[in-house]
Amino acid sequence: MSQVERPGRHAPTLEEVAEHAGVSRSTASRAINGGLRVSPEAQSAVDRAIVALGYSPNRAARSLVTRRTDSIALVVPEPDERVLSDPYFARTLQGLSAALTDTEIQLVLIIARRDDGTQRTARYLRNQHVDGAVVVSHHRDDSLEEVLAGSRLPCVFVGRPWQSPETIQYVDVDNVLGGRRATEYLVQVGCRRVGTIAGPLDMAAGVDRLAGWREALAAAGLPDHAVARGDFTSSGGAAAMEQLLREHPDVDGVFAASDLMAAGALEVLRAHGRAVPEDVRLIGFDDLGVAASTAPPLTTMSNPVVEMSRVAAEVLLDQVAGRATSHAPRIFGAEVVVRASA
Amino acid sequence: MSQVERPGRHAPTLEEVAEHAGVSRSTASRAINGGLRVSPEAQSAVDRAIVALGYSPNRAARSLVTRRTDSIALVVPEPDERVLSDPYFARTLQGLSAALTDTEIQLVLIIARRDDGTQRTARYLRNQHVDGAVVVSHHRDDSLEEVLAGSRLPCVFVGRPWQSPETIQYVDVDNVLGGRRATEYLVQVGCRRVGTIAGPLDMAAGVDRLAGWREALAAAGLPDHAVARGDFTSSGGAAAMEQLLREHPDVDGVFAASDLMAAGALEVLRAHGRAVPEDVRLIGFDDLGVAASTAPPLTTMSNPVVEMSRVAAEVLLDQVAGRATSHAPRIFGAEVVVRASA
DNA sequence: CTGTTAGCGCATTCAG
DNA sequence: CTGAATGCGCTAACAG
Repeated sequence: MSQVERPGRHAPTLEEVAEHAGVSRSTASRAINGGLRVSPEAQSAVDRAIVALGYSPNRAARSLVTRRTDSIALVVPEPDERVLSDPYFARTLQGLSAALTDTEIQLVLIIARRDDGTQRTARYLRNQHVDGAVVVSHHRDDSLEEVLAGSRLPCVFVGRPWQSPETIQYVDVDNVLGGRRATEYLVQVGCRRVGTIAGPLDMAAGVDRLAGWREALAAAGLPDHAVARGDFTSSGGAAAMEQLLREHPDVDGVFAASDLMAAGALEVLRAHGRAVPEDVRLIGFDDLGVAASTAPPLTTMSNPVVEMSRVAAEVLLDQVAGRATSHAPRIFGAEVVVRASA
Repeated sequence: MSQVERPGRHAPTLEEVAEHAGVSRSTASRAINGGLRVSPEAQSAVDRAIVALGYSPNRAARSLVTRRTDSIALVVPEPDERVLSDPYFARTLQGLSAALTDTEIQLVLIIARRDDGTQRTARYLRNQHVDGAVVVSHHRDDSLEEVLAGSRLPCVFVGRPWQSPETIQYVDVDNVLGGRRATEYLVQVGCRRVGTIAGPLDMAAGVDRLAGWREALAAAGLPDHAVARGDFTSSGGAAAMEQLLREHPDVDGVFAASDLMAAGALEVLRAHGRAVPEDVRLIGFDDLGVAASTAPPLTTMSNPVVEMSRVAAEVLLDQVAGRATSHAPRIFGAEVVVRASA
């Protein structure tokens, strides 16, 4: 009855469970790990002992012998608040968490400072501390690819790896196509002088969405000179919009590579007396909540981050388990979500 | 020179480091853990071996003997996107991460589903899997307090624990005072029919901010009937504002217990043709980014979440290390941040 | 199906 | 200051 642990007592051990169940350590161990080759009686005795004692296996001891840690890392290169407060990050967490919820696998968060932290992160990842890693918000120079390629650690990138997309498995949204579709939409609704607020060009999503914008304009025979670079933040988007208005005052449509940047741009447009969508049409990217809550709501591109990172986790778990997995990247589509801004 | 590990090789062990350095395991171990009672020669030989081999200690093995895991948990009760996408959460992460950056301590994220997850979380926390826990977004019925009280696990709450504020250590912003100051500000700038959009009343922050609002109105001799309850989300704030306008159409000031709710309320006010701040003055709570980017920007209460959670981590590390720590809660002040909305 | 045996890699007595 | 011995709690052969 009393499965209340007396305070101060140590956590119950397998030994104690076995004793309580009247079996040997090994039988108890087997009963706990799948119950293969264990008699029903032994199994239930062990099960009862576990409940009675409030037992849960010591992960350290288990790791030591299995050489697995039952934990995976989410690696986020970038120190500052930017990434963490981006809705993208929250959704990634949500997806990973969803994939892990039915497992015993823990999620370790590694926020890698750019300067000093690289070495520590590298060692940590190289030396068996986690069974695998999901990398998000990867930048060209964060050296995560080298680190992970050098190790034998299973890993999956959320977002295309910069240098080795053929050897490192990843999930991503089709950013080029997304950028193209967004821009095509602007053209289709009548824009002829279409600018873009690009994302950071040391991130794949930044360059790809920009490339998509260029593709669409080339196909439409329109000029692609009105480019300003942002950093995926709202204030970065605002600054970029200022620049765009200064250098290309006649712009009548803008594709912002993220909703956060679009939101910043929206404010600047309003401040300059440009009505959206009447004077300037604006389309964002991501549709992770902010797009719906601006005024006017932003037309944007859907980005299935939760689903994507859920898949990333599953692919990673497959790798960890040694299950054969198609090495092809998992690419998700992005659709135009029409709202008032364009 | 070549500290490049041959692929496929196992991670180097202490044994190998010792051999490479020409000392015994124990000496190598001492050299690694502080270098007490180790000759300079031995120390530097070990240091060199570590670099040469790319050694880093196996945490599982170390844990097994030290009975510490060098990891702490951030426990987030609540399944859905709400919490994760709240700027509050991002800042908490930032603060914890900052406090941990100079240590070898890892952060394990535990997103506790409300339904089934409680048991698992309880076992996990009870059985030595982490050295301590920080709890954020605690609700009255999530049973985290019982679980943690029952275990001997060091823990710190970010936000006052519901039942046992005397026995569970915590950090918090002074929510009652914050709510009062916010409301006093509204009164001071001329509001006479002041409503509030309260937070969830199963969270301490929800009830406390509401209490502060009542205090201020009582002191000013104003009625405190215009209450609508939200859930700290934007849409919840919008719904609450609708209710407020319906039940108290003459309201001329609103204290929203969070900026997200204030942002939702702002849209509803605009939709109803109420100018902010001309017709209705609006003040929020948190100032974590969203307040500055609404139109008009929100007057709000500062909330030093990053600092607070940094302190939470430090307090926790003190507990873990067995360092004596004043048991008193660490309470932070909240100041009015004046912007255009009030 | 079960119990016995042997480490996993490390920190830590305890002798020297 | 150093090294040899011990055991943390667990899983994985192996022999019954």
